[in-house]
Amino acid sequence: MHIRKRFHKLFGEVKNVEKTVTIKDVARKANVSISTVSRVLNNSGYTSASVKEKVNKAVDELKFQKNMVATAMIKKQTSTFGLIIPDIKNIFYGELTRAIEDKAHQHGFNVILCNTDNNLEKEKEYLNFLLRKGIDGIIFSTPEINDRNIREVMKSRPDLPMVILGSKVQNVRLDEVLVDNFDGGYTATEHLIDLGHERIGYIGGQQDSYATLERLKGFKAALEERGLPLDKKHIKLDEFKIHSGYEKGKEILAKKDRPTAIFAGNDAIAVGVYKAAREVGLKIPEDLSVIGFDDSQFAEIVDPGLTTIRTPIAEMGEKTVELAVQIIKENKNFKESIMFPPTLVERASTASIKKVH
Amino acid sequence: MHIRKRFHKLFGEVKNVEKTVTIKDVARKANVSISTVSRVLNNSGYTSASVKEKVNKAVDELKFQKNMVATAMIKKQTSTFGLIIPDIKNIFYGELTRAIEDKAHQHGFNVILCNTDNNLEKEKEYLNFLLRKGIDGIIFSTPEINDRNIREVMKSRPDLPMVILGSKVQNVRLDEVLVDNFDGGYTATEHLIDLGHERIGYIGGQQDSYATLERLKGFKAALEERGLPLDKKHIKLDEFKIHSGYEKGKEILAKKDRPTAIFAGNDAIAVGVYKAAREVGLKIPEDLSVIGFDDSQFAEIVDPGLTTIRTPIAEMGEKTVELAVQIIKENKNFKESIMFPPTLVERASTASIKKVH
DNA sequence: AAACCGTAAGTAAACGTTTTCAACTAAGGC
DNA sequence: GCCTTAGTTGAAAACGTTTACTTACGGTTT
Repeated sequence: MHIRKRFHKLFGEVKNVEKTVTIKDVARKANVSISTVSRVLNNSGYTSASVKEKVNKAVDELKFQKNMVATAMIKKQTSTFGLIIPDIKNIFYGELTRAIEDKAHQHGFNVILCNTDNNLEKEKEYLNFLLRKGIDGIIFSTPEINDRNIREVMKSRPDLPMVILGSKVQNVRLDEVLVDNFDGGYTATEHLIDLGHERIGYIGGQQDSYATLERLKGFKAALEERGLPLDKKHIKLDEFKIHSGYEKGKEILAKKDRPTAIFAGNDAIAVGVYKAAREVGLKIPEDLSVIGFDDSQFAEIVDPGLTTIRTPIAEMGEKTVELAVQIIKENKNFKESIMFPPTLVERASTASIKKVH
Repeated sequence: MHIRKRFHKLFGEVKNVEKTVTIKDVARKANVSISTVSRVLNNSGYTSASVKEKVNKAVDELKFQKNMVATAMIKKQTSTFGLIIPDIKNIFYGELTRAIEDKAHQHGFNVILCNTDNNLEKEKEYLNFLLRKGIDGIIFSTPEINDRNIREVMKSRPDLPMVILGSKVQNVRLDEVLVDNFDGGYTATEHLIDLGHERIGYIGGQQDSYATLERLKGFKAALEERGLPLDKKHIKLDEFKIHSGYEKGKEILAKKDRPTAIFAGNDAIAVGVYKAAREVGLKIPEDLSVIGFDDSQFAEIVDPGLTTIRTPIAEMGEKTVELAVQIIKENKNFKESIMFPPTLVERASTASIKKVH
């Protein structure tokens, strides 16, 4: 001790070798065996009060922190989830990720973020990494309806907790949490019909996306139920992006018998439609009603405020994590499908057709 | 082998015990020692071509994947970064995080996401976790100018690669990558002055944020240089959020001698100002010019398009990771400060003062 | 008094790699 | 023919924990 001080004084900044303190150091200091230390640390097994105290004192004095890598090695648990999404820049995934990370943190898990851009090769790379790192579970939030990687992982690691968020994957039975996309599509369309619109367009995302398809089904069902014709040229699928809404919006709105209302597959697409409408000289909602999906931050920012179908993003993210945690703790897979109801949020982008004199 | 097949046939779905295949299995199959397997896996040391082949064959056949936890245990490297940000929901951090994660992935690193909400206690929790998990480096992107946690980590783990992104921390010498906030503030203000504005407001973020302060300095410097008076009641600091822009915007715009232009501390604040202006009945840019900061997605979405100071978010994120990787690989800390230049992006939210009536 | 039990604590194996060390071979130089 | 050396491999230790097993002790129960 004394010597060390002198040493420091003499050389000033000594190269800080600073051996990380391990359970062995604690054991030595507390004058017990390492198994005893481990026992009080995890309070498992029998430990006397006196020993407990000694050990805790040593822990405090040495500022000992358990090395989780070593723990992971033997327990085969890393308290880490992998989160696989297309792109965190996308505001929808931002909100989702935040909810997931928060809930995971509450349960003592960290999350490793993976952006795949819907690229299956990239997804596979990430998956390999995650698996080799011994993550405790994977949360998929990929729109892709036909993800062979997921099936592969299920085969090679049938034990690994996985839950799918916001989508379904074909031929796969897994825990999943979803919005009722059909219902959302139906509600959105019904809302427009109730306002008197008869020519309604739909601009959706990727055509191999579960959400796109289900929302479209809801759209069609509503039209049919109300006896309105389905005009295929007013239905466009592209991507869940602003740009797509803009491009497809312009296409649709350029036509002579343009729709008087557009159901956008999500809020980003709706934002693109706003831009297209502006360019074509159409006023929202007077000349064109627009309804979105998700109720993301975009919906409030835009002027006029976007009427949209609210997806309970945060709730879904939280539920997903809770499911994953439960699967881990109870060590069994429920293969549940949890469906959240969407709700209509009326702002200022939809109006009665009557306004169009 | 035969027996096993029978077994499977008899019982169909046998409980899949599926011992994960280890280097030992490979060694047994290839008829060599585990050290040899390790050598060909990492191709280190001497290995004959024939043995190499045998081992690789065994690896393929068994579909062996190295367990990274075990590797981490002995190498003390996890190929993982911790990323500490206030909130991934915030679109700015979404863009930043994407760039960081991409670059990290390119270099073979994963990133653990941590949302702190600028809460130092929460940050500390995350830090503890990360440290115990043996992450290879930490990227901080917290606005807080006075982060005691960072200082603490530097003390306890002087060897740990850390870089600060987008901010500076008092009394700390660390690698950092920044935008030139002063220059950005100056440029924004100058732009407004050039358009003929003489009464200009500033709505900034947290007052203990480096960005807020520097941008304000630039603002003041520009005013002074051009001989314009500084009106304190037109300067408001709150948070880098839409809501703050709205609230403070309303306060400022309610006044009789309201400014004819507002420099918003970031794009989110600008969006709030838009809303405030709308409520007060001011048209942008005819009645009020607004300039933002960041050039995030918001800037394009909003109508009219937001003139703003572009922060090269992606480039900064990438550079940060490259710096971190370099520090790890070369095992030395550069303590560099890398400054990126911001640029003015003109859209439609700023106009010459002459346009007013 | 023998057998049993609950409590307490230590010894050593285990987790799956990497790496040091030692052992051995074959080839080349003298 | 001996020494050196480069090439090749295996045994075993190490990384920092957890845990199964063992030992020990004092007190009950029979």
